[in-house]
Amino acid sequence: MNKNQAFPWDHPRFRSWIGVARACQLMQQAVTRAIADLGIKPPHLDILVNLYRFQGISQQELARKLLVGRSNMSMLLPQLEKRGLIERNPDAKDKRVLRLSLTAEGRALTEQAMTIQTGLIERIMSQTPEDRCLQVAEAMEDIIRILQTLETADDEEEG
Amino acid sequence: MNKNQAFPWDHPRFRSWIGVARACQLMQQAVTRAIADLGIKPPHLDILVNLYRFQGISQQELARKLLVGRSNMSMLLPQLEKRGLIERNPDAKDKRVLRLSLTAEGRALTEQAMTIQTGLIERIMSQTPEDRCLQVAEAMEDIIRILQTLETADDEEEG
DNA sequence: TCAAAAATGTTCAATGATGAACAATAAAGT
DNA sequence: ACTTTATTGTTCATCATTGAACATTTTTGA
Repeated sequence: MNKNQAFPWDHPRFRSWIGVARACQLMQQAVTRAIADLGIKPPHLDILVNLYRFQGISQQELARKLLVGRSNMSMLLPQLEKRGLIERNPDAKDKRVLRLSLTAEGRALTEQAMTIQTGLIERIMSQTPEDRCLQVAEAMEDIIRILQTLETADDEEEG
Repeated sequence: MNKNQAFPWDHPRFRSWIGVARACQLMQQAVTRAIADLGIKPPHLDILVNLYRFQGISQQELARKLLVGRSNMSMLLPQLEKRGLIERNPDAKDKRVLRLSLTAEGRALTEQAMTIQTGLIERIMSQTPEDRCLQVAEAMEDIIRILQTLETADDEEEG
């Protein structure tokens, strides 16, 4: 009678996913504590790292990379600008867009933060051999692909 | 000269973890959309599922399972109580604690929501063979263990 | 050329999450 | 017994995030 695995938490896939979610939640909290001394939180870190990597990106593009709404960027970026960590310059061709870049100070802070973050990631994955990490990465890519098709499927339903 | 893998995003472990984080974020959004019709959001779902599984749990215990603060429960639980989904009854022995339980309505709603959630999880992991899921689960357990020791290490530093 | 549609960034109200401070109760130490 | 310490839940101010409505600008297409 228990063949149907009546409860979700008896499903192996369910338990796997719960593990992923818990790990993420704990990691988020650990990162929050680890970078608190720098005066930033995970959302700021995500922004800074992306600006470090993709200089001159627009707010829209940044929001897409971070999987958040444009309005979120409109709230956070002015804070970082006032702190002198980033700059927002109007695009030459398109008067709607603002091009984002790190200041020297912002770049220095970002490098410190990335060092901390990378150290933390290496630490939590130190028990996981490299090939296992690759397998996890592949599994996540599959999941991400499916979730993205789900997303666009929802969009089409509306239209 | 590139032997040191100067940038975080060149580290395989870093990329693996970014994948995990992205998958979680997308899944969170997908679940939000999927259960919106039921009038609840992921935080409520997490509460309801835990009450479904652990009847008579206290607010403190629930907060610990969800990895959130007590104050968060103090904000959310009264909402669910007013909607008639849960009950909060004083403990007989300890006048401080409130014992939580689902109402019949809450139980019915939770079952609907769990069906949706389980379906979504099965869907996103459908491309991942079961043994691969197990490997992911093991990797996450290792990570969770390390993060929890980190947590307690922080506590001890304070004391 | 000109009107309609789309894209970009902003504002605003609502909501979830947090940590600190607090009151009530229980447990421990003396 | 009694003082101190810990635990449980609440309140409050703060902040990140969201989605809708909006103004400006660009692109489409008739």
